[in-house]
Amino acid sequence: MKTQLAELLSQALARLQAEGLLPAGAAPAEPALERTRDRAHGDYASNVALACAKAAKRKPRELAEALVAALPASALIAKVEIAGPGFINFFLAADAQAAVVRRVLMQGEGYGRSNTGAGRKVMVEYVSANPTGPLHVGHGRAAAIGDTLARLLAATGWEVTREFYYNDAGVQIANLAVSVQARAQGLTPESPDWPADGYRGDYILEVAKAYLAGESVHADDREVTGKADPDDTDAIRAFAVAYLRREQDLDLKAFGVGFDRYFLESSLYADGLVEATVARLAETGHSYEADGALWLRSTDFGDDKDRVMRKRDGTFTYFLPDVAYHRTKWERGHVRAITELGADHHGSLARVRAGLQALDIGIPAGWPEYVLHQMVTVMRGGEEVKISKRAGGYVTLRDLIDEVGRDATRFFFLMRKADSHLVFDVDLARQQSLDNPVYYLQYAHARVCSVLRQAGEKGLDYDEAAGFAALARLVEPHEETLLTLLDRYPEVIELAAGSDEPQLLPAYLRELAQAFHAYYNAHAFLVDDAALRNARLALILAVRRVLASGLDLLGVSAPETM
RNA sequence: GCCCCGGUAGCUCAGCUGGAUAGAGCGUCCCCCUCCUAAGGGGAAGGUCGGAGGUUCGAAUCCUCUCCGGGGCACCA
Repeated sequence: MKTQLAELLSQALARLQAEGLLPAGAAPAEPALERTRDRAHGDYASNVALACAKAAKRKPRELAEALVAALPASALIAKVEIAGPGFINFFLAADAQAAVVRRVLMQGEGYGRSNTGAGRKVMVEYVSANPTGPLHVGHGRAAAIGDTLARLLAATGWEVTREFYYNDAGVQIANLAVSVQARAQGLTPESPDWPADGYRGDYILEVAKAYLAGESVHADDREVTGKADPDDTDAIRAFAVAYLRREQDLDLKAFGVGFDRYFLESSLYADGLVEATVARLAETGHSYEADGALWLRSTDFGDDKDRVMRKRDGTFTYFLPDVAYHRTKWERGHVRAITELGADHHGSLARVRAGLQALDIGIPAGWPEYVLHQMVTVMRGGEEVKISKRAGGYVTLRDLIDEVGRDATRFFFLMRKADSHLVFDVDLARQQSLDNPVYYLQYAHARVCSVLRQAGEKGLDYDEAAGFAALARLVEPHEETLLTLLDRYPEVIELAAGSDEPQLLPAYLRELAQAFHAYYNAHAFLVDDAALRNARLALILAVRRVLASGLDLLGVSAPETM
């Protein structure tokens, strides 16, 4: 629709240029055309007359009039108006607008999908929590954002790989091991002998007990069985990592979030990729030795200071494996890579990108894309909740899912753009009422289902062919609003997927549900006039289809009854 | 000190990447079911878009400066 209108405008511009009214080169290749916010301004508007007025040395309104006169005739357009300082407003013909209903219902689950990605590979890395404790609410936000981004990308034709990267051997893991060991030896966090930076949560005790009891846990590609020996640090470490990885997996599963692969930092060492990356950086001349350490001259690529890659003690900083890991993403053919992290990691972006540039293997400067989410504050009864009984200092994802359910948890995490701090109101998320946006949306879906059931009970079964034939009857303002919204859905998906902004989808769905509820109140659907009835049923079925599609992308269920 | 992210209605936040009179939900006030789910809808009140300059025909949006809040500036992750 939009492209067709743009084509008409381009033709008009070309005609004016041919007539000498507009200097060559003054017209944009793609004339700006956007949806109007106000229905009084038609369906689409162009500011091209305003934009070209200066170059044409004519008044914007005068130029607009010439453009409208030069516009080829089209069955799509009911009328064209010039308004304000020189906007050209297009009003679509009613049947052209209503055709979206047929498109939605004919395409079914395919409506809203596109092939923008053309099968190219994109990697989405998210959560990537270290296996040192239960997932917290920040990880939940990451999981929801990453999962929906992945779904959006798949819906726009990308071949998506989802990965969870974790450190299974570093300082944090050593700390985990000594913490579990301390518990296995009967110490408590209050004890004077408790490790200085030990993890204090109750879950450490659970891990220790399971280890001593000889339980077996399965996580990722391995099965680990606990030993009774509280002195075997290596055995404790392996067991604790597996135990917590399994727990995180169960939390993610409860949240409906999955991954194609769990990538272990240790595998980078085992496969020689860390050493290979060091060698490559030496080869390109971007590293140097100083003070007994090996440095990356990341200042060559915009970082504000050089960074240590290999410490004086011979071990690597976290950042080198990070570069090696991202290198594998590139070498595995991902032309786009999205790394979803907490905003507290933003300091690492510049140096990882610098490291990738320093490899000099053709990675584009802005690769990978980063999506950083800000903090989550959990509120209950008007007060901030900070403590989880099991985890100690933070609220776990599991706490939230258990308390408010998966649908509300996911929806609330996706409502706000990642850049904004998120206040998670537990009381609101729990409410099964209109105040709760997720119920509001689900109710709209259930309401359409209910109308269809009613129709069946009254013997007024929906006749699709009759509905399609009567689409031109959909001329009420409420109906026009819905038609426009349905038409916008593919654009919303495209924009959300292309700019890494999943929050656009909940906002759109709310608008759609709102318009549907208003329509419901204003007009009866099950009217005696069969043609009109079927046209209206076709419309609300199309609304249901888009609601179901959008909710699915959010990972939220679309119930048939509430 | 430097870097990143926020600052929009009483509260929580949108604002389609520069357009027309700045929006929604909640909260407050008024109204709407003999009718497909009132788990809904309609309306009213509520704004110096943190502030000051600048660019532009046109700025919440872009630039500069500045104030407030959060985060980051490790041979931790």
